[in-house]
This record gives sequence, C-alpha cells and structure tokens, in this order.
Amino acid sequence: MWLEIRLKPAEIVPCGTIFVGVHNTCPNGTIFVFYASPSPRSSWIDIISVIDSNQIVGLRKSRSSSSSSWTTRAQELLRRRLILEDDFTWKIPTTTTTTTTTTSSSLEDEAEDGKKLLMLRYVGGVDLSFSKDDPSMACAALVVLDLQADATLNVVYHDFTLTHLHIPYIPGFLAFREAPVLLDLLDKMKRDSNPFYPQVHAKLMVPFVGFGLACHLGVMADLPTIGIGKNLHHVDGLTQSGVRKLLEAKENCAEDLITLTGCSGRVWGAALRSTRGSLKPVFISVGHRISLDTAIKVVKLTCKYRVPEPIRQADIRSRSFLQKNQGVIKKECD
DNA sequence: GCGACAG
DNA sequence: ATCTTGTCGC
Repeated sequence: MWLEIRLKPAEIVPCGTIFVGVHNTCPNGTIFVFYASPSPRSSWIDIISVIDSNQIVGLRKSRSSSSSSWTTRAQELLRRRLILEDDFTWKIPTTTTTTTTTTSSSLEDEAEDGKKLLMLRYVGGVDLSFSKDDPSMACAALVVLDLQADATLNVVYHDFTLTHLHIPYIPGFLAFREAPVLLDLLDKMKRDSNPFYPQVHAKLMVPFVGFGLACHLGVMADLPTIGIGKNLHHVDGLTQSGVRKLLEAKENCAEDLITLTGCSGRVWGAALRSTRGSLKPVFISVGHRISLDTAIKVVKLTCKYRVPEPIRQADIRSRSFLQKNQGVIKKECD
C-alpha cells in the first residue's frame, strides 16, 4: 500500500517523488519513506517509527561510523538482529575432491550432544531480470538446488513473480528495491510448507554490501544467507581494480581467495576466483546466521561456473520467464 | 568537498 | 540491470 506524493518544484529542490507506506521490508511499527530525486545521488530512503497515528519519530539516513557508506535507520534496526556466526543445525558436505565414495556418504551425522545433524542439501538462490521495453517491469525468481553427494546441483524448485518496481536502484539501497518481491516468494513457499523450503539445512544466496540485500533478506526471512556479487560495490576504500591487483600479486599462490579488508579495518567479505579459468572473481559476503569461512565453503560447493549455481539458475530462469511472459502481460493491459 | 557505488 | 556479434577453446 503506497501513498505517492508528487512534489511541485517550489516545494523542494530538486523536485522528485516521495513514497510513504507500509512495506514488507519494514520492521513492525514502522513506515517506509522513500524520496526519489531526479538525481539518484541525492535520493534517500528511510523507515520512520510510528508512536501513534499522529506522531512519528526518527528520520533520514545517518552516516555510519564504521565506514564511508551510508545506512538508513531501517538498516540499523535490522542490523541489531543480524547474526554473524554459524547458526544452523546442518553440516557442510566435504569438498568434492574428497568425496571418494565414502560408502555411507551419510545424509545424517551424530553431533557431540547426540543430536542428529542433517547434511546441507537444499540451497536457494534469487535474482531479478528486467524488461528492456519497460524498465520498471521485472521478473523475480527463487530457485532451490539439491546439493547431493554427487554434486549434480539439480533444480528442485523454482517460482517466479512478474512485478512492477516503483523504487529505483540506488547503490547501497538495493534491498529496498528488490527485497519485497523476494520475501513474497519465500513466504509463499513457506506457507505452502514446501519440503524444499531452504529453512533448516539450506541457504539463500543474494548479492550484498555492508548491510545489503543478503543481510536484509536473511533477517527478514530468518534464513541463513550469503551475499554474492558479480561486481564489487566500492565501500571503505575497496575498489575492483585494487582487488584485481591483489589477486594478480597472488597469481601463483594455491588459493585464489583474498579477504576484503577496508581502510577502516573492517572485513567486508572475500573475493574468490571460483573457476580455474576465470580471472574475474566473485565477491562473497556474510548475510545472516553464517560466518565468512562457512559462506566461502558453501560457495565453493555450488560453483560449477564462475557464478554460484543457485544465483546462475535464478538469473537464467528469471530472464527466460520474463521473455516468455511479458508479451502476455502487455496484451492483458490493452 | 567531491566522486566513487551491488542491480 | 539491459542491449548486441562474433570468437575462442574444451
């Protein structure tokens, strides 16, 4: 539900559009406010808390003390709930190189306290594709892959939503644009009690930054999440060319992996050359309820190609679904 | 201060 | 993100 206010040039400079409303990326008791300025650089997003119907508190984004990036109050509220350590009940399969038919490559294992530990099996992935003709039209995809012992990475579930996105892309605020429809897809799957729902022994992979989409979705859906980026969002002194240089320097090292530490000393994630042939790395960050080390292990397990398979499949399938169906949608609108 | 910036 | 053509290599 949205209230859209179009401002006249006299009211604010530069003039733009303010959206106010409830939003499924909002913590309870809060309202989403989004100002889309003609210049994306000066757009902002925030969530305000509601005291009663007439009073509101809190406003505007604030400068994060730990880095050079901007965060909103919304992101700060969600960050309080973020868990940065492993917090799940499953076990990670051994890497493919060591899976020499361990006769009982068992799907269960005994934990120290006697509890059964399930092997990680269902890994989710999400992505959005956009229409060329109508940039506001998008197809969101959720896929779940089966991470069997033979590592075939079969897609066992997929679902799509065609939608219109009224919130523009602003670096640092991607989650406000893409999280709502992805949360809907997850909710639908959970409501249906789908056996492949990536809840207990699974993960969802999404692009990231700071408190980015992966963290945002992870907290909102209460799922362990990993952030995957094909490009690096430049924060805290980190640049893609800088990372490239570091990787070149490590050219002959065994591990094609570097930790991304910003000028502030904060560790933002890792850059990994996931395929032997790829010069360009993928960028990994923790989302929710997972450590960076574990996140990297899971990414390695799901990399048939440069981009981890859950993300790749979500990307491919969302694009083809959009191309098959946007014509149908257009006809309906006539 | 300005510019850089996931998709 | 989106649009392309060809091209190289297994």
